[in-house]
Amino acid sequence: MAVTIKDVAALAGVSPSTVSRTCKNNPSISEETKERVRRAMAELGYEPNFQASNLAAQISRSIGIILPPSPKETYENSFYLETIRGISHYCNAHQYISTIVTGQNEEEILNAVRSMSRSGKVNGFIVLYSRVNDPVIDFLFSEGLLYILIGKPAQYTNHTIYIDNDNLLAGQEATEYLYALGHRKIAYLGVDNSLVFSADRKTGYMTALISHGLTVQPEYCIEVPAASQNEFQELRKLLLREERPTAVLVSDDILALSLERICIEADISIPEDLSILSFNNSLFARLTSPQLTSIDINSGQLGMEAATQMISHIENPSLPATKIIVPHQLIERDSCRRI
Amino acid sequence: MAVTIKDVAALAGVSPSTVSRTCKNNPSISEETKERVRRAMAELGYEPNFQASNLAAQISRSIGIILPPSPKETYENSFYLETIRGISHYCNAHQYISTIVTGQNEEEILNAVRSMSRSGKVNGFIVLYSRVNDPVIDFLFSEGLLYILIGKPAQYTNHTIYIDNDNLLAGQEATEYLYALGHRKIAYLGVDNSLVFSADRKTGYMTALISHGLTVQPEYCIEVPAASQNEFQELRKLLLREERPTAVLVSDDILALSLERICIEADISIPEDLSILSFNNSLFARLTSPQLTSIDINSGQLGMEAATQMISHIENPSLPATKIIVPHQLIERDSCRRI
DNA sequence: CTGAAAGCGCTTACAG
DNA sequence: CTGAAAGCGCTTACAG
Repeated sequence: MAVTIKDVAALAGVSPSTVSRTCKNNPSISEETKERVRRAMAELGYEPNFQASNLAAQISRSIGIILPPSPKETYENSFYLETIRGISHYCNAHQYISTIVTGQNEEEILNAVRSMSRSGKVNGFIVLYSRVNDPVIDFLFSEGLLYILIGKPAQYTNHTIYIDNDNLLAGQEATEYLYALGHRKIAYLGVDNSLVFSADRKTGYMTALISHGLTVQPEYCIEVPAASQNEFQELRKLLLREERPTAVLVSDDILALSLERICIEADISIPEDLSILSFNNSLFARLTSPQLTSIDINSGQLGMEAATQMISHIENPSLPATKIIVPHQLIERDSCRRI
Repeated sequence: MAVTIKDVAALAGVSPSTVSRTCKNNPSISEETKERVRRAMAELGYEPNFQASNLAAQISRSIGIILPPSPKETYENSFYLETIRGISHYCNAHQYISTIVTGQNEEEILNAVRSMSRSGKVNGFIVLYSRVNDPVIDFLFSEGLLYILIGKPAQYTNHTIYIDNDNLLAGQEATEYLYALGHRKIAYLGVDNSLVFSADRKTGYMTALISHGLTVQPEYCIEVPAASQNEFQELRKLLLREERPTAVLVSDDILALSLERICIEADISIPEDLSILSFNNSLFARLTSPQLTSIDINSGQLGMEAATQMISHIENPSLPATKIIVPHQLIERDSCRRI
């Protein structure tokens, strides 16, 4: 077996209690004793047993990460892995564990969540998406479980800890950027509006238009649910209209790729005939030709902040529900032109 | 507090031992008793405490997932998240936990691995990549830790449990496919050859050429390390040569996107002037124009099989080192033409 | 400043 | 077929 607290205690000539207290740097232990214990720990390569420590302290030091229940496509978005890396990195450094909860549908997710909380596998959940009417959130909330949202809550807002970008502002700034380049006919292309981030970016877009006295035309706001990524009829129609837009704000890089493809097919060149500005600044913004101007949302930091909040709330349950906004920045490339 | 084994025992009128045995469906307990205990468990919504159960059984029921230590780019490949989902899904269903080990460099990874195994946080590691001379593998092996490789081992092959596609065969079949379409000038474009999967696909490619009496030309085999994805000089030169290839086999879809971009810039049209066949069949194979013919490698299944193997090896350490090959399939789209 | 002891919620050899 | 008891490796009130 591995080395235990007793081995260390024996070598340092103290009791197990003293070793345990030294590990948590308890101020009631004298520096000399601590030093002696630390030497013994180093010599033996001791690390406290995770399960035993957790059981005694009545904590699990584990966090569940909930992915959206959905078809394969969604996960192609590198946002998820970047966020997960942010969470994992912070957890690794703080002696916590994080585990991914995934399933084909809400039923599976719900079962996993229920089982994980009942068995004490996990002390809280980080939810990697936010959409309206989400049964997973309803369940977490109604069971009184600790959860943190990445994205803006669609419900229980005031009681929810969440980490988000200011998507409203980002949408507004993006639109302003296009406006400043001389564009007046600006369209918005987004995924499913039940996803809060896309709805927010769109609201920012509309706010900016209105503030410049432009009218928001319904035909200029197109929604493409992830499921039907093959049907872009409405979008094609828009691009072939007499009054077609000179610029499109797109809710993410992957969708922008689809838009580019349609443009190529329709012989519309970018940025000469159409400017494109998108979100996420993933690798794909750099792989297209021309490279996309895109808004970086710092996914890794979103994850890291979420983990930070989670750990403080686990260790200090009386903390109030914090809201954290992670900054975004516009990365200029070659897909927008001045007109 | 949550409901414990004692609560269930009291309600069912048995001892805690009996409840515990019922949970594991121990055959020595009579069916009638089991039934009674099960009713009590259901009534109370009991699930065994994960930490306590693990501590008593001297197991952690947790698996570490090791991501390659590297710059951001790598993770844009949806292969990783798909594989992680496969692992997680299986773990969720089998009362195991999986946690991601990540770091900026090998040093960080090694520290995390060391800490996790010493503290008993984790019973084994699944390594999501395989490259030559990997210090992480060296460490795992020399410490005698349980690990499973996704990909073909570059060392300790005979002692390693691994899950892989038959990348050699896949590379060969892909080349055969192009050959059958009439192509004779076929190039190979791959990432860093120290990554085993890419080297294997290339070997398959060469094998196929040779079997048809074609010579393998060094200028036709181009290697683009991930770090320098902006420098495609060699590739550009190849595409502009008199004797330029009519088809390129590419080690993954993301790299194929770059190739497409270069072709657009060089006014080479696909598939008229150049056929492209790539690997992974990610979403991006469908987002390009034309859509890419690509070889699906079933990443989710790779993960699932890895988790399956891991759990059986944890629960039965005397099992021999299994090797599992997950099938691939070629998905025909529009990027290859007959000449 | 330090230690002995009880307890966290299970599992499992042992006894019957 | 079932139970009492010891033990997994820690933590932490309590006592000194």
